[in-house]
Amino acid sequence: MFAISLNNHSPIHEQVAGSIEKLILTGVIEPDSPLPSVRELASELAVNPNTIQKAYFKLESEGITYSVAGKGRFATSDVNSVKKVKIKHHIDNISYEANLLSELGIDVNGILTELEKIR
Amino acid sequence: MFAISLNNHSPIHEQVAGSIEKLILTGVIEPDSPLPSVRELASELAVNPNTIQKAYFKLESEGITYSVAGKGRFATSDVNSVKKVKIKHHIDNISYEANLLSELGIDVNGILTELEKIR
Amino acid sequence: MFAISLNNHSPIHEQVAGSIEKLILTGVIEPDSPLPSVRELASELAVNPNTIQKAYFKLESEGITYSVAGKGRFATSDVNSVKKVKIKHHIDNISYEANLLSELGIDVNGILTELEKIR
Amino acid sequence: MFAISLNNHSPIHEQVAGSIEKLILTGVIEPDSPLPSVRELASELAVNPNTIQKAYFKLESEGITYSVAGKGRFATSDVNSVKKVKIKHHIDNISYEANLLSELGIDVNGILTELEKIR
DNA sequence: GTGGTCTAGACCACG
DNA sequence: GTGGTCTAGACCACC
Repeated sequence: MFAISLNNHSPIHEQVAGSIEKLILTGVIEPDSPLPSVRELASELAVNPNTIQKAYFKLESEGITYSVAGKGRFATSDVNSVKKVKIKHHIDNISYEANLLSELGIDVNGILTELEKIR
Repeated sequence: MFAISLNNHSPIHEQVAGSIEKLILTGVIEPDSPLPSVRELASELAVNPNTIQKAYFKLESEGITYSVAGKGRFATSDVNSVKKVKIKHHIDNISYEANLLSELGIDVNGILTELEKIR
Repeated sequence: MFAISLNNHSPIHEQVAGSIEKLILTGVIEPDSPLPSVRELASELAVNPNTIQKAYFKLESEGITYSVAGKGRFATSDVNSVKKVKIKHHIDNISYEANLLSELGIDVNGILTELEKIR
Repeated sequence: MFAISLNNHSPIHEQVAGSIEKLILTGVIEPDSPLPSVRELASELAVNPNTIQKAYFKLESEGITYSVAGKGRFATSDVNSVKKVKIKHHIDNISYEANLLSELGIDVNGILTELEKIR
């Protein structure tokens, strides 16, 4: 499904959450389709089930997945609203980096007008 | 000189290093001019001297400052070469974020061509 | 008859019990009229028969339904006394939430006097 | 500071989070003042440190607290914006319960107009 | 000392 | 079987 790296500074649960989030937002995992169970994914990635649960919790608090006790965990049916939030986030990041560039004396007006087109 | 924020997830030594770096790269602190001593800056910011040490160590390892035994610590004389590295770093970051946007289905060609102009 | 939602944190047996309860209390299902059998309702809603059993058990313990051996399960003949209990329950809930609001510094006297009129 | 109940159906970490949240939103714990450390509170309440951390995580994700590695955990400096969210939540709950009452044939217009005054 | 991450177990409610 | 909660430990970065 995807791989995690242990010699990476970002915690495992973030790596897992990020990977699954990407699969859902890009449509590889379809809306309302089931995700691997906590135990299943834990054994596949050879990590502790608690670590997977922490990853799934983060996704759930962001509205990307939902869980049904005794049934399993599923991708959100409303991918688009989540996507919008994510897009805004990345645009903000670019805008932030562009500001740092401008502090270093670089002209970033071109970038900023491009961002406005997207926003 | 500058302020640090505790209600921020980035470690204090990174905030200190970042602030001093900015002052040097933007020319507020001039090349070859002396920096405040560890003890001085630590008491001014009301943080642990070890934290300042760590910040200065990072700046030195990046070539932004240099130290002279018995004299103190100074801003690099070659600001420009450091600046170039920094600019490249921010451009890479924007490029990275733009890729994430494009994974979400956003057209980022405008941004990328703007980046090419700068690079 | 009614629908259940899986993308909901409340257990299915509670959703089923709640839906049937509402149908009975609002008179859509008339007093002493028969309810669908466990197997029938389970297949209609595509859930496990055990889940329906649990829902019916809860309704019976609350006096909303009664069962006759060999005949089936029926809506209570005395809807009104059940209704009063439910009304009291909701008023208590509102009163509880109003208290929380008042703890946050909101004036809820208007709401409380309205509740007294109903009670 | 406060007590938790083990023979309660709500999980311990929710009880802890709820109690602390209340203390902060009502001003008993002042903005930017330190909260008990994970280990300290865990031993005081005789529960596992992980359980306390889960409670603190919830508060942090809701913007009610913030943490500084190596320094401790603090109440948010902006209590009001959190408070507004909470107030809206309770008003929504009352509105929801009022709808259930109206489904049972009770006139709830008085309550709803009172809610409008607050909103 | 602090918070953050992770492991290896256990027990519960739900279906 | 599933997710949710909890315990009892360990190790790390930060200050």
